[in-house]
Amino acid sequence: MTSKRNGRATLADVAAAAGVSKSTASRAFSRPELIRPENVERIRRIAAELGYTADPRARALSTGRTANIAVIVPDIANPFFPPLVRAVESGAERAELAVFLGDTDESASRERVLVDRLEKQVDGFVLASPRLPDAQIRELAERVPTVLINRDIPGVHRVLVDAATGVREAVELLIALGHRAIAYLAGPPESWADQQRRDAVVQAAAHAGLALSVLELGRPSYEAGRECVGSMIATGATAAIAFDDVIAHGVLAGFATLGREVPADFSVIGCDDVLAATTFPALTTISGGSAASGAAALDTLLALIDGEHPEQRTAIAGHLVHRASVSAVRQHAR
Amino acid sequence: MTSKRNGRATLADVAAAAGVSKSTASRAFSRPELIRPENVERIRRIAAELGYTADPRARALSTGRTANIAVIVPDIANPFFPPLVRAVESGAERAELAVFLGDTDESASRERVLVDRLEKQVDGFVLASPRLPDAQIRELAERVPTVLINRDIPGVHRVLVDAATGVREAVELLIALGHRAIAYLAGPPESWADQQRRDAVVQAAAHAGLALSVLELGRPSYEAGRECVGSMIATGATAAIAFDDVIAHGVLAGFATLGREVPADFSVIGCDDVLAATTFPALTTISGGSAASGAAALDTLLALIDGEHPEQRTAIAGHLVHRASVSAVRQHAR
DNA sequence: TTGAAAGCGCTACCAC
DNA sequence: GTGGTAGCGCTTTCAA
Repeated sequence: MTSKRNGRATLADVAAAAGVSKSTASRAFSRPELIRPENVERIRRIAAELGYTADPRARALSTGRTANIAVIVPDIANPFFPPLVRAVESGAERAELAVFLGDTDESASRERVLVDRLEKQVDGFVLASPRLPDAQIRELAERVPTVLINRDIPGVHRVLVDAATGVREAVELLIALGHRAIAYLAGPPESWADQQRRDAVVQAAAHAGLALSVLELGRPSYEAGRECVGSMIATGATAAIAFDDVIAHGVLAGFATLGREVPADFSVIGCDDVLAATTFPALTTISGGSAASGAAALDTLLALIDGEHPEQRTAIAGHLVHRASVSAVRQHAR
Repeated sequence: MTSKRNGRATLADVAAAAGVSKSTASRAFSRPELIRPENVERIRRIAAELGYTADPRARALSTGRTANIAVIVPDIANPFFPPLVRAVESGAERAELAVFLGDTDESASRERVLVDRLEKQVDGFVLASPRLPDAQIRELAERVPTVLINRDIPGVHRVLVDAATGVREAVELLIALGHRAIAYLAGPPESWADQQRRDAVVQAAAHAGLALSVLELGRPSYEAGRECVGSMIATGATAAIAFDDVIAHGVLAGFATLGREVPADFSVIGCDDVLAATTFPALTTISGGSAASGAAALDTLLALIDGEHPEQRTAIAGHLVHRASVSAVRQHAR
C-alpha cells in the first residue's frame, strides 16, 4: 500500500511510510536544516528504500523552475555543433540540469516550432546559429533567459566567434605567398557567421587589392565543396577561403578527384577548426572555438538563470591555424 | 487582467476571455469534435491573440504523458552518433515529441544519473550503445518504454547493427588480395559493438587460417588510431580492420606521417561508414547504418509508447563498402 | 520543528 | 455541448 501503480514511489508514499506529513518529507530534501536531523536521515533512508525520486514536472509546476535547458542547433550532423553541444552538456551536468536538443534542419519555421514546444519546460535557451528573425529572438529573450551563439543581436546575450581577425590573417598570408586572386566559398546567407566572414574577406581583399570571387554554396556540405571546384578554378583564383571546414574538406576531395594537388596547385583555407588535422593534407583553417563557444554560452545562461547580469556580448577570438593546405602560388600559374 | 505576471497566458485566461469554462477551453484543443464549431474557432482565435500555449508540464502531470523522449549517447562528438541523433530528432518532430539529449562521456555512472534525472519527464528512452549493466537496463525497460541501439539484451527492445556479415566479407576480401596476417584495432571492450566485431574477426580469421593480432585501443579516437600504427606494423600485419571509422581515419594519418602509402603499403578497413568518402584515400568500410539505426529505434519506441508490440529485435545488416584504402598485399612484403 | 491546506495549469470524470 | 470539480505530485505560506 505504500507504492503506486507502476513502482514509482511518490512523496506521499514516503511521508506515509515515515509517519510524517508530506510537508516534512518534502523539506527533508529541499530544506533539511528546518527538520530534526534524525528525521531527515530517516526520511531519506526510507525514500531510498522505496526508490523515490522527486517528479521534476510536479516540482516545476509549483516552483516555476524546471531544471531543464534547451540547446537548438541548425544541424547536429555538421561537425561544428557536436563539440558545442558536448560542452553545453557537460556544463549542464555540473549544474544538474537536463538538456533538450533541437535540430532545426536549417529551417526558421522548425526552429519556431521547437522553441514554442520547449519554452514552457525549460529555464533557458542556447540558440546556436539561430535562423529566426531578430524580432522573434528578442521577444523570446525577454520572456526566458536566452543566449545566442554566432548571432549578433544587440540587447540579447550572445557569444560570438570573431572570425574577422582570422580572416584578415588568412588574406595576409595568401598575399605574402603571392596569391593575387582568391575565392570565398560562401555558406548560408541567413547565417551571421557567413555574413561576418564574407564581409571580412571582402574588406580584406579590397584593402589589399586582391581579386575576389564569391561562390554561393548555400547549405555547407562536403558535396557542395567538392562540386564547386570546377567553377572555382574557372574564376582564375589560386586560393580559396571556405565558409567552413566541411566545405574546405570537400574542396580538398574535389582537387584529389581532378588529380590536382593541394597545396601545390591550389591553396585552401577552412574555418572553424573542427576537422583539425584529420584531413589530407591537414587543413589550414581559422579556429572557431566550437566547444569554447558552447561552454561560454552555458556559463552566461547559468548566470542569467540565477538572476545575475553577465556580460551581454562575449567574443571568442578566432585565429589562423597554419597547417598544410596552403603554399606559395605556382610560378607558371601567374 | 487577462494576462498573468510575465506574459504567459494560461488556460484560465483564455476561458475567461472567451466567456467559457476551463473545460470547454481545454476541449477546444484536445477534443474539438465535442464543442460547437463556432466556439472552437472563437476560443482558438482568442488563445492565439493571448499568445497562449499549453504548458506541457501541467498537461503531463494530469495525463501522465509528457510528449518528451530522451536519447542517450556515450559521446555526441563521435561521428557515429550525430546522424543517429538527427534521425531520432526528425522522427520525433513528426510525432510532435521533444527530445532530451544525454551525453554520458562513455561513463556508466553518468548514464545512471542521466537516466534517473530524465525518467520522470519522458515517455521513453533510446539508449545508444549504453554502458549500464544488463540488470539496470532491464529494470528501466520494465518501467518505461526503452529501445537499445547496439546492445543485445534479450527481452529488451533493441536495434542491432549486424557488422558480423560485413566483417566476414572484409576478411574474405583481404584473403583474396593475398593478406596473411591482419590486425584488429579494438574499441571499448564494454561496448557490444566491439564485442560483436571482435568475435566476428576472430572467428573469420581462425576459419581462414589468417594470423590475427588484436590491439586494444580503448576509447575510439583519431589519435589512438594514429598512434597505434607503429605497433601495428610490428605485428607483421599487412592489413587492419578497425573498430570504427574514426580509428581507421587515424591510422590513415599515421601512415601518411610515416611516409608510407595506403593502400600500397598497407590496407585499412573501417567500420560504420560515417566518414564516407571524406578520407584520403577513401576508406573501405563496413556500413553501419548510424541514421538507419536511429530511425528504426524511434519507430520501435513510438510503437511501444502507443502500447503496441513491435518486433523486439531489429537487425540492420552491415555490408562492406569497397573504396580505396584496400589493395593486394605487396609482393616484397611477403 | 511540524502539519494543513492552498495552489501551479491542465485534463477528465460526472452532471446538467 | 458545456460547466463544475477533483486530482496529478510537489512546494510553500501560515498556523500550531
